[in-house]
Amino acid sequence: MNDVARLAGVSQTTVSFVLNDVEGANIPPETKDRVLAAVKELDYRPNALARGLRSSQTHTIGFVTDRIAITPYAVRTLEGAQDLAWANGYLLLLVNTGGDQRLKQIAVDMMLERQVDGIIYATMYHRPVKPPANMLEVPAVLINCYTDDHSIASVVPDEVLGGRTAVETLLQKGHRRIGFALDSNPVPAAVGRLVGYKQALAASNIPFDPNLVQTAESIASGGYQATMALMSLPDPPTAIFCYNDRMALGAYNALRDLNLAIPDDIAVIGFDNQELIAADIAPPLTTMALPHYEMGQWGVQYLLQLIENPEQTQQNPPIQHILPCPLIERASV
Amino acid sequence: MNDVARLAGVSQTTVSFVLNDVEGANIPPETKDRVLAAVKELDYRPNALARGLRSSQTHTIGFVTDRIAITPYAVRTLEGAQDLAWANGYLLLLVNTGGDQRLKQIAVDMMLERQVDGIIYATMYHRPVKPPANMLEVPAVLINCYTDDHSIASVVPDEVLGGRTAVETLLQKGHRRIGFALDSNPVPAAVGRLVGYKQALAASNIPFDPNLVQTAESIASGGYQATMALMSLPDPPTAIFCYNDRMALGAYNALRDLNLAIPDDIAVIGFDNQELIAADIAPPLTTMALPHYEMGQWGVQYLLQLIENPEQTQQNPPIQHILPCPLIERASV
DNA sequence: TTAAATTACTAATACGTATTAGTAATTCCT
DNA sequence: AGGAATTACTAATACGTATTAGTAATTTAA
Repeated sequence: MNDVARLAGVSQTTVSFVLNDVEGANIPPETKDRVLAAVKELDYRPNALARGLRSSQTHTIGFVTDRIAITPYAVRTLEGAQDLAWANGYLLLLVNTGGDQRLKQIAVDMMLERQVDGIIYATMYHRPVKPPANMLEVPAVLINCYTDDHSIASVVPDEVLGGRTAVETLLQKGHRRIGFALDSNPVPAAVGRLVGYKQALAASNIPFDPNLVQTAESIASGGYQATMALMSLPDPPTAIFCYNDRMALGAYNALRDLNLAIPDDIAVIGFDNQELIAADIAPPLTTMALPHYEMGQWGVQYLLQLIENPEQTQQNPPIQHILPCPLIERASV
Repeated sequence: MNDVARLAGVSQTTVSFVLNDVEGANIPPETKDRVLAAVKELDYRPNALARGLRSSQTHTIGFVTDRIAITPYAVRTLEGAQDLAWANGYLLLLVNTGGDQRLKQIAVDMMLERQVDGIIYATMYHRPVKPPANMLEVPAVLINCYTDDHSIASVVPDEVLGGRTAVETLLQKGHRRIGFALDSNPVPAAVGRLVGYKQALAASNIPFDPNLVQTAESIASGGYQATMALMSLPDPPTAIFCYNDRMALGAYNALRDLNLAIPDDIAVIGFDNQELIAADIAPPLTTMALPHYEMGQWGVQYLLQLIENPEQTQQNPPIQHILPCPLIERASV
C-alpha cells in the first residue's frame, strides 16, 4: 500500500480510503483514478492478515463436520454452505474430525486462532450433538443436528412431514396397506418418519398395524430382510415405504427374488434421493429428498446475519429452523 | 501475550520464546513453567493473523475444485487432502468454482490475499486443465488433472494399468471374448482404459475386435444400450468391462431384461467403486477403485514438501505422479 | 584473579492495514 | 469582507506477534 501511495503521489491513508471506498473521505475522482492506476500498475493485492488484524474480521467461516464423505449426498451441505459464503465474499475453513470429541475441540481452537468470523457445525446424519464449548466464542450455527437444550441456532430437515408426505403419496395412489422398512436405530430420522407414517394413516382413518413396520439395519441387506418379512405376512402390503434409498435398493432385490414387479405388483418409495441409486435403478425410484444443499445455504446465510447484525438477529431462545423434504417423483409408485 | 507476560513477570519476548520453544533462548524450566501457568490462567490463545503477518506463513492451504459433489466418491480427494493437512497442523481453505474460469481466478486471488502457504487444484474428473496464472505465486499441485505442458506437479490415476488389470481379471477367469462398454467422450480415462484393454488382450494373444467396444454416454442408460449392442452381436461376449459403475448398473438392467444371470451367464466388471452402487446391487459388483483418497493425501503431502523444502523438492520438469487403481473383488466375475 | 564466555533475560522494531485526529487550502454564507 | 464550513488530503497510531540486537549478572577458563 505504501508502494501504491508513492507511485500515485498520495499517502497510504488515501490509498486505504480509495480501496475501501470510505464515505466522508472526499476523494475527488481524479485522485481515485490515480490510485487505482497505481494499484493496477503494481499488481497490488491487499494482505488479508493485516486487514484482519486491524479490523478484527476475516471474512472467513469455520466449517466443522464429523465426516464429510460418508454419505455422498450430504456433501451437498458443504456445497450449499460454500456457495452462499462465496456469494457474500466469505471463504470456508474446513475441518472434518472423524467424530473424535477432542479433535473437535482442537479444530475449533485452530479456527479461533485464525479469527474466523463464525462457525458452522454440521453432521452428516441428523442427530443430537454436544459441540465443544469454545465454539460459542463466535457466532455459531448447527446444521443437521441440535443440542438437547436447543441453546444454539440450528437447521434440520422435517422428518415428520417427510414421512407423512411419503405415505400420503402412496395413499393417494389408492394403497391402504403400507409397509414401512425402518431403521432399527431410534435416530431422529427414524423416530420422526415413523411419526409421519402414523399421522398420514390416521388422517385417512387407517388403523396402525405394528406388523407393517419392520425394522432392520439401514443398508441394502436390511431392506431386503425387512421386505421379505413384510411380504411373508398373511396380509402383505401393496406398497413399501423404505427408511432410505439403500434399504429401497434391498427391497428391489427382494421383490425381484419374489417375482413381483414394481410398481405394478407393489409400490416402493424411498428417502434421501441418492441420485446414483435412485435415478439409475429400474424402475427409477420415487423418493423424498433431504434438503442438504438448502440447509447448508440457510446455515451460512443465518450465520452471516448473526455476524453482521447480532442484536437484530439473535433470538431467545435461539431459532430452530426446519426445512421440508421435497418429494421426487419417478416411477416406482 | 502482553497480559501473559505481565502475569508471569516477564517480557512479551520471553513469552514468545517459551511458546515457540525457540532454541538458543536459554529459558530455565522455572520461568517456562511460570509462563505456561499464566497462559493457562488467562486462557491465552495466539492470534494466527498477527503471527502470519509477522512470519509470513499461515499453515493454511487453498483447495480449489471445479465441483465438489458431482461425483460422490471424488469427495474422498478432499477428505484425503484434509486428513493429511490436519495431521501436519494445516487447515484447508475451500472454494469450488463450478467450473467458471473467471471465478477460479478470483478464488485464487482471495486465497492469496489470505496468504495461503500453497494451493491444491483438484478436478472431479481426470482431465487437462488451464489453471489461473496467479496460482503459481505460491507452491501448487494439481490433483486428478494436468496441464498440457506438464509445467505443474500433479497426481493422476493410472487409467491404463487400471483398464489392463480389469481385463486381466476377466482373462484369468477364462473369458476370451470381452466386451467393453466405453464412454463415447475421449476423456483421458476413456482413452487410457481402452489402451489398457488392448494391452491385456495383446498380452494374451487375443486379436482386438472393434465390434466388442461399444461407446455410449457414461450413465446407466448408456450402459444399457452398450450392453444390448454387445449382446446382439453374432458372437456375443462372455464378459463385459464397463467404463464406470453407473454404466455397469445399466448393464445389470440390460442383462436382467435378457434373462442372463451374473456372473454365471456373463461376467461384469466396473470402474470407480462407487460403494453405494457397487456394494449394494445384486450380485455385488467387482470393480476398479479410483485412488481419490490417496491422490488427496499425496497432493497435500507433496505440497507441504514444496512449502517446507522448496529446493530439495522442486524437480525439473515437475513431477507427474501416477497412482494405481486397486481391484475390488466382489461377486460379478 | 581477571578476561572471556555463557545465562537469562528485555527493548525496540517490523509485518500491512484501518482509523482517528488533525491541517492547510478552498468555497460558502451573510 | 470575514468567519464558518467544506474539501482534500496526511501523520500517527494500534492491531498481536516474531525477531534482532542488545545488556546485566553469573560462570568458566587461563
